[in-house]
Amino acid sequence: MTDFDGFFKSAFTVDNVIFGFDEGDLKALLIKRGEDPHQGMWALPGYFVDPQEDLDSAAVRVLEQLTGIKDVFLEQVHTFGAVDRHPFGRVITVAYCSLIKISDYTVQASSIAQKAKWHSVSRLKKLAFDHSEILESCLNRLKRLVRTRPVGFELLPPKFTLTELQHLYEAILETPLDKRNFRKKILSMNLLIDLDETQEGVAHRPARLYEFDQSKYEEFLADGFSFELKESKRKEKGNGEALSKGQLVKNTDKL
Amino acid sequence: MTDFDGFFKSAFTVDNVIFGFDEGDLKALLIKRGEDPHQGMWALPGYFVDPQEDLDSAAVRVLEQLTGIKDVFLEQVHTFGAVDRHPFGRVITVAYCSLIKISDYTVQASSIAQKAKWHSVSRLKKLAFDHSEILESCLNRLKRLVRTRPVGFELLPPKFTLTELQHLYEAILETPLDKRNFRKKILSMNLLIDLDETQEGVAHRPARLYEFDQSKYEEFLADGFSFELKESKRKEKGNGEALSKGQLVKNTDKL
DNA sequence: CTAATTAGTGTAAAAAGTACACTAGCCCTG
DNA sequence: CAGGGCTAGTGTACTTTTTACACTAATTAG
Repeated sequence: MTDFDGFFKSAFTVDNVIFGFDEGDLKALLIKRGEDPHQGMWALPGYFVDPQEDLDSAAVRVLEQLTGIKDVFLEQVHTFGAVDRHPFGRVITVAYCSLIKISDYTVQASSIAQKAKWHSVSRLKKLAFDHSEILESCLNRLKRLVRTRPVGFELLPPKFTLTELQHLYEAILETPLDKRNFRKKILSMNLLIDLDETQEGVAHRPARLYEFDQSKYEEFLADGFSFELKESKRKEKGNGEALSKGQLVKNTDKL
Repeated sequence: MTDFDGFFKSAFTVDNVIFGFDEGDLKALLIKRGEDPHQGMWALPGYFVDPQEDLDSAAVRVLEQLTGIKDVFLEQVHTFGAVDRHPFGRVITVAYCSLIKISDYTVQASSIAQKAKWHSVSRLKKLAFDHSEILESCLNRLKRLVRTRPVGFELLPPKFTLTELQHLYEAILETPLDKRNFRKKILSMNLLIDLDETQEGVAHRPARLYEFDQSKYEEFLADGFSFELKESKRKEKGNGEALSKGQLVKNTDKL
């Protein structure tokens, strides 16, 4: 080792942005910090990486310790390292992101998390540290992803209606989509299994229920398929169905 | 600060993957390390981040110190943090990537770089640390990028022919493209300025020279436009033009 | 002048994207 | 039990984009 070897007292953390979808809203799982700095503020579930721990494993461990959520697939998104982002010293943080079905998990705060709760992404206050920025960067990534892959299924309960799926896409993309074109595209991908069941207890015509075909999805990815969501190019016209715009577009897009 | 505060003696580095294009080949800029660990091995130009330095600035500084290359736009790609990736201790590294015109820069090794040299990406040996893995992840990203944005212009000299541009795309994507469709697409994007000049000193019909229209490119990005490259779906047929496949595809793909 | 070499060009058929409006089925109420 | 309210569900014609494909043009070298 040379004289100045670049090592100094510093730390790495991981921060997780966990997206879910519920009540027509895109949500993110946040904890209320029970520890300084920023005690009492809402923050992403994140914590220090141990000296003998890989980043990816740390993300998984920290998420479970703080929120009780385990067995999720976390994907690295970006690393944030502004000099003053942590008041106690030099800390760089690696942001991870995941999409989960809210109904599949019970959130249980522990460790430094006083509470753990789902928050609507569309109305978030300022978070601890630079976590607002981190969340936003994950959200942008999700928007990109959702146009490229049939990503939404991870966020819905096992059985869902096409309208729910459409609402999910609309919530993520913040744009209305055309019902008929959306259905046409989604169904043409053959990723859905029609369960031949219908909703119960709704005060209107009940919708058919579908489930996501995991094995077809894997084929889809293996084939290098992707699809794209496009917004309509047409100008607003203010009548009839004109509010429902946008298409789901599947491309054969081999690498 | 709590008792265990997560801080320990550790380090962050940045590693830069600088792509260029020359002699029909995609190249990456590497340094020969003049310092342990891995002295004498080829490596990405990377070094320690100073305690009072942002990650992005560190990437820029380190690149200049090691190779003399400055004023490049570096984009963060991924962070690598395997526990044993550095023999001297816990070091996580943030990988940055850039595309430059080789002819615009003079490479000048200094600091711990014994040499700095462009290497063909297609025939690389094992690099120091986990740098092979890092380079590969940047290459994958480049492949994705090149389908989504007219990215290649950064890699070519100011004046270039359409055939050179096509070769660049073919080199990055490792797939042949159809000449007529490629030209049609590229020209329809209106990102090229026809210089009304032709090549000189070539032993065949000289090609027209084009330059990249920077202002149109900025419009393009602002409009959220993107384009996509697709490979042909057809089966090999072994006759005539059948070798030239693939298309350049422009989409209006507003977010 | 001829051969060699790369540049440059168009079209027709197929696939995908887009806009758009009405009927069907269930519950609730009076 | 009829009618209103609500969401589900469906098809078509038009436009745009993608795709496959083969020959002529311009230059240099010999």
